[in-house]
Amino acid sequence: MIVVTGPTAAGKTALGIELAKALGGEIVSADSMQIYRRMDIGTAKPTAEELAAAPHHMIDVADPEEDFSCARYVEMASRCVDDILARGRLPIVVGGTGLYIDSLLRGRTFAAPQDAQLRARLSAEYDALGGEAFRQKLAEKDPERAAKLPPGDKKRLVRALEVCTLTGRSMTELDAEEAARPPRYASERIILSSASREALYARIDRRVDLMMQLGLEREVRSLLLSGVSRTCTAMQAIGYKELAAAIDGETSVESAVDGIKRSSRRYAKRQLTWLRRDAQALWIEADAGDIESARRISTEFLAQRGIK
RNA sequence: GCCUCUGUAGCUCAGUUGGUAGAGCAGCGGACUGAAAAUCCGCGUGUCGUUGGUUCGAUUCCGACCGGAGGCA
Repeated sequence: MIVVTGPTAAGKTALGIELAKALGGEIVSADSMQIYRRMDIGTAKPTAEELAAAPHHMIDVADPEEDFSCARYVEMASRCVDDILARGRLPIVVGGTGLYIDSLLRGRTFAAPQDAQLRARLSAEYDALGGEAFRQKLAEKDPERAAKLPPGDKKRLVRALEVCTLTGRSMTELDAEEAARPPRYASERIILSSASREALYARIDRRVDLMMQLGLEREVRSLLLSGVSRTCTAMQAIGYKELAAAIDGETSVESAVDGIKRSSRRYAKRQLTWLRRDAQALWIEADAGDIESARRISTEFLAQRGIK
């Protein structure tokens, strides 16, 4: 299968659709926020026309209040991929959530389901003990993992201890087993980036302004009005958390917009850090928005690899 | 034209009683295993406006010049 990824605002959606049309493919979204219904503008979800241009999967598959997870993504998305392959079509994974893509390709199995109660207990324990003491506690059960994590990384420390408690085995052990298994899907990966950081950032700024014009504030307000809590995962999305704060009167809308741009830039930077370690992928540094040449470079690259 | 204030990091500013400088924001690099648009770790990136002088040594003191703000005409 094909993967189209890259930092936010690089043009992945458009390139994915071009490739789907050219190669008879179907798009499997790999975006941790486009899975939520009613979050359209801020997640830059494909428009109605774009959705009509090629079959799309893994978009609008959860409600904003729902707890989603990487594990659920892998489960659902691999079913989509298998189905597409069974019909003799080409799956094209398009999205910017690196963990989802890696996990899907690898067919990662996850050790133990989340346990909300246990997690709440461990989280409280972390707060009470402090990071260093909590890490010591993890070190008794999984010294390697504890050594790798800084005391401040509460989320991962809690999860590591959660896995030990639930499975009786250490994350280090489980990871080793995972790494020994071959990947589930072979793929050609295309990373769509930008000619320069500056150009990418300018594109991000423009896109945020456009989202505001399209009514992002209204979208966030209507989510809040319908009872979606500001604390749920979906509301941590860039654009939503900042505007929710403005709607609640904590900041002005203007400073929320500045915050959205800043968060998006940092997000793009983190995505690039994640993507840089994929040495086999085709990097396309197109001028922001030059989808036509990105399409040409991609199809040539894929043709060389026997995908037409 | 004259007078006063001002010029230090991308921005806003601190500071050095003379020993080449540091905060916030912005930025950069990295990690990433069931929240990942999340979470975490690390890094000052500098012709201290220019140019002379004094000095062992000037970003700091003095002069001139250039830019900015205000005042008086």
